[in-house]
Amino acid sequence: MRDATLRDVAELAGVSARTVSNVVNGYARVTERTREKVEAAIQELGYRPNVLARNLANGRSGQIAVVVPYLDTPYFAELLQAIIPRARERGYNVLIDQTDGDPAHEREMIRRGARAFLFDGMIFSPLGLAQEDLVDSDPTLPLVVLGERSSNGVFDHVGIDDVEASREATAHLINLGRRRIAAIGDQPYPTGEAAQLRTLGYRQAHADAGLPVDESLIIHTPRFNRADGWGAMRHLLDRDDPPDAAFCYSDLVALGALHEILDRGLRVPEDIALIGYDDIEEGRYANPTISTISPDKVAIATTAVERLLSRIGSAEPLPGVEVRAGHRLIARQSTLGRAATA
Amino acid sequence: MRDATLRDVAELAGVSARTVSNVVNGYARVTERTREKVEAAIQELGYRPNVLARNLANGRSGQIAVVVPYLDTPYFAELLQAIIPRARERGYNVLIDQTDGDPAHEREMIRRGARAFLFDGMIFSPLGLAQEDLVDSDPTLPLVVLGERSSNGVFDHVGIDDVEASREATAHLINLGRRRIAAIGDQPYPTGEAAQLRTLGYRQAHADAGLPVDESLIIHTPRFNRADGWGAMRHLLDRDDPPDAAFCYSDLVALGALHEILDRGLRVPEDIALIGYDDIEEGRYANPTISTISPDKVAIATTAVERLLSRIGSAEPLPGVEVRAGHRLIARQSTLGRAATA
DNA sequence: CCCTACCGCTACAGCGCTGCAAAACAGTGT
DNA sequence: ACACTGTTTTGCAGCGCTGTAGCGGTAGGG
Repeated sequence: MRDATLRDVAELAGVSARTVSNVVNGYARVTERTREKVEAAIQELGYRPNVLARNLANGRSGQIAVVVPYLDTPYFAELLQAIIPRARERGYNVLIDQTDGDPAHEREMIRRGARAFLFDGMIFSPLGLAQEDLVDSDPTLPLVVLGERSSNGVFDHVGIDDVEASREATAHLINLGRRRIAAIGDQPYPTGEAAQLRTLGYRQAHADAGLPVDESLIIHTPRFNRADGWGAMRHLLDRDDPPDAAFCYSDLVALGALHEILDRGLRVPEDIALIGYDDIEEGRYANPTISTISPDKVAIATTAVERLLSRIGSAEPLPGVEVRAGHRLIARQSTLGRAATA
Repeated sequence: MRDATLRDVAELAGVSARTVSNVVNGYARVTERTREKVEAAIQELGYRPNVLARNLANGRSGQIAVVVPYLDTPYFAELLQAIIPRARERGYNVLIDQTDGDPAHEREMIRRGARAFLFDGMIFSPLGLAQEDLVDSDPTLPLVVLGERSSNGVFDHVGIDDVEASREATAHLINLGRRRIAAIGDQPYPTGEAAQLRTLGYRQAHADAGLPVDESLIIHTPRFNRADGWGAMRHLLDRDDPPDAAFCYSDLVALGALHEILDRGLRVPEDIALIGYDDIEEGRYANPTISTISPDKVAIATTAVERLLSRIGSAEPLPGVEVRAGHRLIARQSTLGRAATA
């Protein structure tokens, strides 16, 4: 049987369709009596508003897109898990899209190509596109970009202070007496902005301590995943002068590196100390547990949703804002040793 | 400026709106000449079809919902990653929803409550609802349920043969000479169907080998995550007669258990062998690497999408089908030892 | 040379809802 | 009884698209 429409309900309740709409939306003033009649009719017919029609009528889709490179990267999965309920609270559905870091796909998304009108705004974590590519975005698309970037004044950025966080992570290793500290994850090309900020922090920490940086210890990796960390550490351990610590640009990199270190019968942190970045749950269960930089994911998610919704709600385009969420260093076994946590 | 509409394009091209629609959709026969005129007009105006209006007009949303308990559980993240591209190929967007295993939320989703009309069908991985609760689902909702369940003939199920896979996992441990094998993850209540099938396989393997089952080694856990595995293993190791192996109902459980075992200075697999379930990437990087049952996730994703779309496409309700995807046992260090993989 | 067939295109209605403006109603004061 | 105010309810138009029926025109068959 056909689904009941507003008009069906109106007829049964003996009122106009508009009044039913008012009841459904809690709009305007409706007499208690009328409301009851309408609600009874809704019950009886099992009426459910047609979201599609509503969306068309008021020109909004009630959906926001969250675009990330990979869904199975724990950091993004955890972030999404925080974003979804916040969007839902505010009456929005979340449309998730994974780009695999493909620049073409990312570009298509920020231009809203075929999916125009399907979402009212977008939270975007770029991977294949550099800062400068983002200017191609559909200017009418409310956009919040995740990750620290130099502000271009057009859309919002939400991220933690990557340079400072990286400086702290590296300083932590230096304070433990390490002197040959590898940096795993640098990406010296346009799309590697996040990585470059971390390298900058790494250098700052060395400068602060008056230590030189051994450039050969800065390892480039295409991504921030386990395989990259594993490969980088293989490379480092094959050298005559292996490092005594590593600052890894993600926890996954650290976990990959850890795997290789233990495989060779070396000990963490005795032989090599490790610190990661992201504070994913996996790092809390690794053996040893992984020290890390913990970004305030809930704050990032909340802020991103808030900023996006205020952009969507605003008639005039708002100026781009740079938001810094908090972070903290969590020292675990991979730097402090097992004894310290027993 | 207002977005260009079909009518605007029609006017500029000097044809009817319907013709523009035909060009856009590749429908019907259109003269080369007309097509070119229309395409030029589309270019000039930067016209993009309004998906909302299209959806309303033809009564389909072009979206499917994928409902999982947790987005940050690697198994689901990996599965989603496989589902999304397959749906996209077929022209569908994926709307992801996480329920936290909340029965009320799950019930609301299968009844399509407020989000009716927003998706044309649903792939559902239930956690808080038992098989019998699924009959409450909106009968007009094309539904594919993930995980093996007894067929009720109404909707499709896609999953692997849990009993057989569990039997194989347990038999693997038995063949290695283990005799006190714990089973971690049983859930002896209505919503624990998947867990119960695994327990059944565990028992079968024992029966096949003519071995008795020590009921006290079957450990119940509320979920299948790291904390559960960790807690269960704590409990087991505090006993006077700890096990010499454990069949864990998920890789996360195995990783949690592993953490506790290593924390106590015991060795895996020498003291306790471990096998998990799901084959998540994390297990391939753990130390030691985790033996596991590897479900064919790509097959599950592909089949689920295929079945769902054929349900959506069909005028008549199709009978529910039970689909078994493949699985295989992958033996790694946590059962074979490190030497075997060197 | 007429009749049918088919092609390319068009006009109109309608998907189910909401914005808007005006109508109906109720209550108050004169 | 009547104008006046404020509240509740209504009707209509329209969001941008597609389904359906049908238009005129050219082509082929008898």
